[in-house]
Amino acid sequence: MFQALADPNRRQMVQRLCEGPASVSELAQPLQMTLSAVVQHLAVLEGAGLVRSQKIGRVRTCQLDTQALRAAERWISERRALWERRFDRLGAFLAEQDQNLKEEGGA
Amino acid sequence: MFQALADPNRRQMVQRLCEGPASVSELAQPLQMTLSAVVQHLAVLEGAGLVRSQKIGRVRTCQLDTQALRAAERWISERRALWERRFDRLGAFLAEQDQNLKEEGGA
DNA sequence: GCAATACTTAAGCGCATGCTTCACCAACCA
DNA sequence: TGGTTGGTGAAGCATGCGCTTAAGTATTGC
Repeated sequence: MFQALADPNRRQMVQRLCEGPASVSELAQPLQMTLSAVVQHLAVLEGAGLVRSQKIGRVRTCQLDTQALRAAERWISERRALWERRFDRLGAFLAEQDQNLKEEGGA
Repeated sequence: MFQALADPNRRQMVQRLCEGPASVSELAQPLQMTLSAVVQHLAVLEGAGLVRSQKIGRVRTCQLDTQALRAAERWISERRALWERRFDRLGAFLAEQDQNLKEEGGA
């Protein structure tokens, strides 16, 4: 999943697919590489569940599947929240300590 | 950034760091690999801006930096939103078409 | 039917990655 | 002071990844 998004060319393909479905050659057009290479990238994206595709006649049409994107987003946001919550608690703790010091100073 | 999160061992290190700062050997402990390897992974995470660390005495303490996580999260959610908006418009369009058909049928 | 189109598949190549070992240094502590 | 702990750096190796070429297959249009 993250592996699939790690490559800039694949991210560009995802970017393109955000704007709507595309055939393999449409995906290949802005990229400076063989159709073969594009197909291989596509296989990785499909493997990661990021893209679905179906072949009609001789043209394969691809589109984004947001399920996997959602999963990745969740993974990140969970971890970020976890850490930030900890950070907040630390802040609260420090503030409390600070308060205690002041009170001791006052007494 | 995604590259850095692509490796499961590095994700595990991030996971560990969510629960608070840790030394290099603490990070290494649950992983079945040399300290050397862990340091190398750490370098990647630091390179991606995911982790900051400082050395006090002979122990290096690492902690998460959520800035990069936030950036990754934003990248994903922007793309997801883009695609889902498109999807909604398509839904609206189809519904409208459907409505038009009904009206024509009624007229 | 024949050529062009739109992929598909397999083989191979070079470079990046992930890991190990080994040697080393800097703190800590008994 | 000398051994142990915690980390660093370089070298080397195996594997995986991204890409290309080349040959093949299935549709489509004339």
